[in-house]
Amino acid sequence: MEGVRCCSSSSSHNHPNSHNDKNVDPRVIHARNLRTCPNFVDRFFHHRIISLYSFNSKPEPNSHSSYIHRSFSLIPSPNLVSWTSLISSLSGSYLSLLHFLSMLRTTSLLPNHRTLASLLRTCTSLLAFPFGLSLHAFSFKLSLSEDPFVGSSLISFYAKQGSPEDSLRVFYQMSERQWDAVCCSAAVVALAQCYRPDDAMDVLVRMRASGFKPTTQSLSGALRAAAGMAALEQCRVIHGCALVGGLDRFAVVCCALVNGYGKAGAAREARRVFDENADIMNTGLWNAMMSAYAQLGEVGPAIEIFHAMESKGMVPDEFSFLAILSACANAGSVVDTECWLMQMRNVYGLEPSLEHYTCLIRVMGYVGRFEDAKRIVREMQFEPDAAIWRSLLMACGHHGKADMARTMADRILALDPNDESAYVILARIYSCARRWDEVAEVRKMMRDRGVKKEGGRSWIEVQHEVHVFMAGDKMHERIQEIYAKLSELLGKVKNLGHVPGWKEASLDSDKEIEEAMGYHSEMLALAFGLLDGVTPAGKTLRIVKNLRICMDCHMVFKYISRTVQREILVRDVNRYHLFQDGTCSCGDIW
DNA sequence: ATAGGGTTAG
Repeated sequence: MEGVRCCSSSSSHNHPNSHNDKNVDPRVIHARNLRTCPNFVDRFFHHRIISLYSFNSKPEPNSHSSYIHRSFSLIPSPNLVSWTSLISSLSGSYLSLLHFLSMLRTTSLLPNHRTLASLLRTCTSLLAFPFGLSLHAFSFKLSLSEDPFVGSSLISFYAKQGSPEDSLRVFYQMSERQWDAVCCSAAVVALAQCYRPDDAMDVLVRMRASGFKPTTQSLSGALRAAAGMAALEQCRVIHGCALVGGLDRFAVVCCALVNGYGKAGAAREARRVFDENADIMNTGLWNAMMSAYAQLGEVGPAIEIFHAMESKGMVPDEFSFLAILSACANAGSVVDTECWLMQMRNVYGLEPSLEHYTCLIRVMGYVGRFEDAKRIVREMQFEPDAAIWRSLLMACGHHGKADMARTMADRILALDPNDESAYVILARIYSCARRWDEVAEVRKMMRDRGVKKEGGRSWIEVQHEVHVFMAGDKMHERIQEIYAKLSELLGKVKNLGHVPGWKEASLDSDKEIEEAMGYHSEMLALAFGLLDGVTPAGKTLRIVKNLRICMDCHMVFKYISRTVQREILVRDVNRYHLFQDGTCSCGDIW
């Protein structure tokens, strides 16, 4: 019986990155078990055989469901464990839900916490939201809704549905002594996935305060959250946790670390983690390193990693190509982007997806080849999505094509009339062209349709704390000093000859436009970072913004990087800007 | 004996 037990239990927690029995064909083990213990075919035996063929133990849904069904049908009188075993082995497939329904119909059994957890997991992966909601109600009726098994799967279920509030409600409705490492990890991951990085970090802190050791899942979730904030110091702290907890060699953690350092613009540190773990043959890890370079527009190193990957016998997947393509696109090289896209299909036999085409269309727009971009959109076999039109819309902005911009914005709005970015970018393009009537028209459209503009927000991380600033913020505890610093900085910039352009009038009222420059959130974050004692002299400032950085702020940042002799890294919604001694790495097109 | 949480792109 050892063979079955060994295979059905998860071994990944003891041995990072080992594949153990997971790659052994379950049929071999099944046959071995039948041979070695032919007399031992009771209910237990079948339960183990079922879990042996479990869908979960396979990287992709397998074709072993017939073995599972046969083993189940051999059980003389299936009890709740038999059913749960069947349901969980088929988790991720509709069959699992169907068997649950037939259990309810043909027996008087009620599900327990494990049954419900499996079912909820299935609903999560199938996006079967109504079914999941009724399972939540059912768990409540059975007084199981606060069980950690049910709770953890409910937390992920609601996260997948995009309702982090519901995830949090489930988490906090469980009493704290019901918490375990798994449901805390689920909450961290859920919040990170729903773009609520600060809440995710909170939960991680509470988890550690409650005495739970970090897990690979909670660390990778927290790293994902830190990556979302480009919080370099947080990444370092979590990296430390991983080292102390002995989790730093797990592929998922390495992958999340490389991604986190990469998103924080710290390519060197990402590379260090990668180099230390390059013996891990995990495509995700290698892809993460490539996309770290891609985001910084460093094509050379990205391609180098790609070739190293191949020489190790690893097979590049669609993510690898997405990384390479976005590296080429960010570097503005049409030829390379085309070449890699062609290779992807013709040499590697991978069919490019919409995202791959987006890279090509983006770079075409970037260099102003609009006709070619439109031809590609027409000829590809995908329906263009908002991201395609948005990248062309922004390209119209760079090349001053206000009329074409209108068409592109209309395309976005046809897909989603509430897409605020379309209105905002279009209005900006019109105001650059000084076509004020049309600016007013866009504003009116926005008002009439009740479209809300997302407020600009910027983050800066100092001393392991993330400070958030809103446009025109007055909330920060050192706000007086910040505004004083700001006027000092702007005074210096003026002396250098900078004239505020107001070219990019936003959709705010005119009075706000006058004030806007000094009060944009990234300016507040920058001024805060430059206050005495906040960051050591010479330290690179890292600011993250939820929108695109405006032209004025961009100009002012260039001047300030020179006057204060500091590197300033701004990650806006599109790309990185590294300001150094009066220049920006984006070459003033973004 | 049956169980819940995972990285890479945009």
